[in-house]
Amino acid sequence: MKPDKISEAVVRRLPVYLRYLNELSLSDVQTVSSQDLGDKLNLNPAQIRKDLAYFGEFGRKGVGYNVAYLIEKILQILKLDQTLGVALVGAGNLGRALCNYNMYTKDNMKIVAVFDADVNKTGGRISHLTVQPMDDLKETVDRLGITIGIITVPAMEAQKVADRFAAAGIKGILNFAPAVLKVPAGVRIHYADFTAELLSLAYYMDYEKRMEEGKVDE
Amino acid sequence: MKPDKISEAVVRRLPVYLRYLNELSLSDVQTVSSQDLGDKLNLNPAQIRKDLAYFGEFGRKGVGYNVAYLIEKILQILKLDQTLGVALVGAGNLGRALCNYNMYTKDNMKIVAVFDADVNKTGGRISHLTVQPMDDLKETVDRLGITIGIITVPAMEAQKVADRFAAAGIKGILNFAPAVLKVPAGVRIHYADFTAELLSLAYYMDYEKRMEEGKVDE
DNA sequence: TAGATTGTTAATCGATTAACAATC
DNA sequence: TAGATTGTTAATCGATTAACAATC
Repeated sequence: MKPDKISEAVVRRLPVYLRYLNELSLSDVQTVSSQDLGDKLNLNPAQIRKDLAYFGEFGRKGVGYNVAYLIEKILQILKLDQTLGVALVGAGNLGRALCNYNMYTKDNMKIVAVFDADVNKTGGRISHLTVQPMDDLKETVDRLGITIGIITVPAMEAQKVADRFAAAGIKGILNFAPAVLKVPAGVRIHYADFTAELLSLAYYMDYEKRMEEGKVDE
Repeated sequence: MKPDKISEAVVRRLPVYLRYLNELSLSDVQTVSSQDLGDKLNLNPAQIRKDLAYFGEFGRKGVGYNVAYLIEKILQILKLDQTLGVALVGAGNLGRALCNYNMYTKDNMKIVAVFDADVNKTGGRISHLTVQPMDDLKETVDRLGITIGIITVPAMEAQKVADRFAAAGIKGILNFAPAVLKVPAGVRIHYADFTAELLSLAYYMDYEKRMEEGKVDE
């Protein structure tokens, strides 16, 4: 295998593989099998092999995958062999938390600029960054070569920020606001929709009881 | 339709419907069609009708769905017609942000207890809550009838917290830590894995360029 | 060599979408 | 009545899993 369009599900699993591989690497584990990975990540080993095989032949039959080599390859696939700069808009509690979070991880993505529409917040410091006014967005994005934006403003403001991002040439957006957004073609949007995750969890509470009721219905 | 097991994908969309319906309700919109919903939420109208039809016949042919009635029904389905108490473990930046976030929304879920293993944090206040030591977890969960837990500790500690939650009788977990966790049968775990969402976004940067390269390969 | 494990094809499973009769 | 829109079946599409030859 090699060409074909890669499905989103596959791409979304790659960072999960990467994360565990990095752990293994820190423990000086040299080699890992799809079985090991599957056990640890609650995934089917065949799925893991298939995911990786979309991008090349990274393993050795009878042996498994070399941890360091696989890390390198996944970083290449994700275009994370270079550090990517990220802009964040919304210097509220969540935005601040993400900026600080950011500083402790030495990941290949880094928040390098923070913006807020509120003049009471601009000029303030978050971690080692200064909160900039929205009017500086495009100039800063251009200057720093930023391609990814994070939205941590209230739902009401989120679409406006997405529009500003798109206008500034941002190509990928991670939206934390609880709202579905429209973006132009060529811009990709992912959702970190934890309120939806939380509310949907409620459905499964008292699952056994619900099943009993279900039986009564039939 | 009515029985059948409901797929996770369907359940995860219900809060998204709910959120937009609440917006419509605030704007005094009485009725909405699956077409309207689909346009707004970037979903196929047939999918929305099918999702809702799993749970009953909520619409009127030729008319659409009554907004207030549909809200009521979805709240019932999600068991959110009563307020659910949530426990949060990890009083760091992210945990604090979620607690504060919490206070402004009048959702049917509420963080009612915060815990941390760090004695320097216990006793401190977050919003109107006092950070409790982990040893109080089970007692508080029992006393307040908490069924859902949020994990906002570092990845290294996350499995331990999940174990504590399960032992305390928590039935649903939302994990923000970048790690895959094991939970016993009967406990449901959802992931708010924004680092994975962010890293996977990188794959799509320079998509056009990548496609060109793909063409050269063939 | 025997045992382990990949890469890959084929089979299965599940989810999305199209289409349309029913009906408001 | 004519137009709109649901609920639902059938068709399509896509993703996961099983199975196994190849081979380290």
